[in-house]
Amino acid sequence: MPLTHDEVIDAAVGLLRAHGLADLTMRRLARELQVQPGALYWHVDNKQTLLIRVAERMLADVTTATGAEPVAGIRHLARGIREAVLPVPDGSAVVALGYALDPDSVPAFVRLRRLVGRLTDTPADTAAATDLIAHHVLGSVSDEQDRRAAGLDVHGAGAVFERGLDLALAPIIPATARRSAHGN
Amino acid sequence: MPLTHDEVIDAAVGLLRAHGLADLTMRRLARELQVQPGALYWHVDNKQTLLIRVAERMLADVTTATGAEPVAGIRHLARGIREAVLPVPDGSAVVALGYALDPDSVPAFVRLRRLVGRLTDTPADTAAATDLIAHHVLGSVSDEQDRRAAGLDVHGAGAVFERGLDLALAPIIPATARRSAHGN
DNA sequence: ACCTGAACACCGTTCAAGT
DNA sequence: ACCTGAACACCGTTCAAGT
Repeated sequence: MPLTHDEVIDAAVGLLRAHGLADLTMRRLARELQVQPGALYWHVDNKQTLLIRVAERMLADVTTATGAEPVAGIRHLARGIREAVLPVPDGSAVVALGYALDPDSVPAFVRLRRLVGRLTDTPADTAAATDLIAHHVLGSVSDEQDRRAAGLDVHGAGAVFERGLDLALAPIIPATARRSAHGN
Repeated sequence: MPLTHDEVIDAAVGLLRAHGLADLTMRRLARELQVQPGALYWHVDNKQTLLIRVAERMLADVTTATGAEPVAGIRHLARGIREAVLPVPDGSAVVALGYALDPDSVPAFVRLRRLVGRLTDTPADTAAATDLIAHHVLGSVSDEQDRRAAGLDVHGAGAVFERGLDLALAPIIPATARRSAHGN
């Protein structure tokens, strides 16, 4: 039975989870799948596009709180993305690349943009607010992963993440929801 | 005359400016300096710490608007960092690594934190607001650089940056300055 | 003190040739 | 259609030995 595209991506995600980006090499991936390195290029254009598919796969299981009010939905999604990316070494770098090159390829970010759109007045505001939240999530996860990889202290990172999320949400939270914003 | 640490860093910045991270290799750097690759390890521990020094050097000339009111000072610094990093391919990735591993090693970020501190009430708020602004700057520059490298459209990136900066500043701008916040 | 020479264990990508 | 074998042009890092 021949190798499939999905098996290649799954194995790549596994390698990233287990060892980080430095060990996610085309040669190592080929060894894992018991084929020659060149065989991968039948299923994948090159390493860059492989990484974009890996980013999609990493966030494929992030859920949306159905029927939720937008602010709570945004918080839920932001936390879901953080929790999906945090345990994968260098996951934030891979997802950030995917977000930059093709923001619409990752459903979780598409849903985030849609929710933000319900709180903003113009497309430009929607884009700016979505970007701010995405950069906060990916930036704080990146900081935490880089510090962890360097053996530095990461305690309190969760609280810092929540505070930053509050700040990023503040300008788009409707006045009526200002009081009970935290903790939902 | 023997090679100095500073010459190594300068050459590394030059290589990054000219060709990006993929071409900033220890071997290429050695060739540029007309020494053998091993010689670099007398002046630098390894490639990671070299990159942190490169990040410092990249932002060394970002100025602070002296005697300015905090909000205007923060805008000035954020724009200065963006303008210093944007023309250097993959500069945002290098600076983000430096910010994560040693936020105090880059004076521009130390000054940013100090200015933010004048608008926030607790150390936790200062840290969260500084991180949010830093992640916005580095995240939006990273998006723009990644898109440019992939040959995608980047027009309007400057306006998106300014809108995001407004949003990131909104929750810490004093009520007295709310009206005339934009454009200073 | 500072560097060379040479090695070690790797990379991503291409492509003729095989099945 | 899918993969092998082999090559090409590279990597980061170490370290004895030289000056």
